[in-house]
Amino acid sequence: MNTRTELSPSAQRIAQVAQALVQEVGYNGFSFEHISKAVGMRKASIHHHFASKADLGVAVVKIYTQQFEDALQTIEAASTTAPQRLRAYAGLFETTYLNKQNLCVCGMLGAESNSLDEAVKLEVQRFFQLNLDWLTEMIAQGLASGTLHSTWQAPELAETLLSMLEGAMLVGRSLSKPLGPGQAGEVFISSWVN
Amino acid sequence: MNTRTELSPSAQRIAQVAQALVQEVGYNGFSFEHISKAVGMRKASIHHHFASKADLGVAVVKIYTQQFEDALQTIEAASTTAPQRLRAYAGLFETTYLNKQNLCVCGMLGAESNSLDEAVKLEVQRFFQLNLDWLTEMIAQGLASGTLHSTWQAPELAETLLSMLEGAMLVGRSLSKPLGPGQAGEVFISSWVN
DNA sequence: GTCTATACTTGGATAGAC
DNA sequence: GTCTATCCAAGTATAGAC
Repeated sequence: MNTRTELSPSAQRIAQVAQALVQEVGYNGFSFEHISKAVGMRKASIHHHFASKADLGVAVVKIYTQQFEDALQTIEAASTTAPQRLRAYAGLFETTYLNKQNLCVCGMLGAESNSLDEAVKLEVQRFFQLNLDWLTEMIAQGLASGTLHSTWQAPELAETLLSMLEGAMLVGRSLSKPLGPGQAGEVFISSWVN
Repeated sequence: MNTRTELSPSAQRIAQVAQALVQEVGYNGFSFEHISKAVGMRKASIHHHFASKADLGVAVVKIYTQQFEDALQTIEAASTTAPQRLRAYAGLFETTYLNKQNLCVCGMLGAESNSLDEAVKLEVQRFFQLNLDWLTEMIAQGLASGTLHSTWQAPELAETLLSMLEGAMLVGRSLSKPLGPGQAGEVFISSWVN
């Protein structure tokens, strides 16, 4: 059941624009008016597709999470060792970041967490849990098979890596020559390879 | 020249409340009305002390940065080795985080960077540069004196560490049992001690 | 320095025609 | 599905009395 295919073409465009706005200025930083201008539709029409801003927010995160799940599957299919997979994972964030220094949708919403409607907040939590579960499994496999070495356990390494990737995007916005999540991730990951 | 002592008592209270609100809900998440209720003063009175929201934002970041500079000096005075100092540095973030899972003021504003007035944005940049410069110096000393070991250079390690601390606070808001910046920092720092 | 009152704008949302 | 028109609340900001 893919969220994207359930939405009409117009709804998809609206959600796409909303996602970009979340990544650029945050949930509290955009309005229906911004979306209206970007998609060339009146505010009332936006409301026809998404009754409330919270509904739109939920849709954005659901689509984003779905895309991430797809990407994780692609990574698993394309590579076999933990180091390869973790670097490809960091690459997902790097790709996002290279596009106008965009933040991760859920990095931004996670920061704004306390001012979000409960339904949106829950979707953000789901995104993070999903990522942590996947990372933990990949890292655990690497530690077990000997492609990774650390005195720490997989869950701690997973959360630390995810935190660093999210943080690198955020910090990078205020630096003239930021490392970016790809490089920052490499600094961390390389310490447990070999 | 301390920013705090230049402000009247009322202005200080306003800035204090504004800082807490930035850390809780972000710059775009609070209004003069919220501050008004918290300090028991009318909106017009807030404007008397800070003509615009941007002025208030700038003041908040300046005070916060000043407090951070003081804390860094305290750390240098209280400890001598790089590992000790880095752990104390991570402790600053942990302390903030333990108070209602508050974010770093500049972590939040860094995320919202694209919707901030230029003056506020510049202060946020200054905060990060100041932190990176200090971290880089401490790490460089540790690498030179042999209390730290890494194949990476001090600037990369500094930015990666800062990113991780900021990210851990952000990600932690969406988890039921987050590591927090203190633990996450330890996972990273410990890999270059000994 | 603080207040009341008020402008002016924007934001989220709805009604009803086409 | 999209539009115009409109409502109401909230947000930033200012004028002027006390």
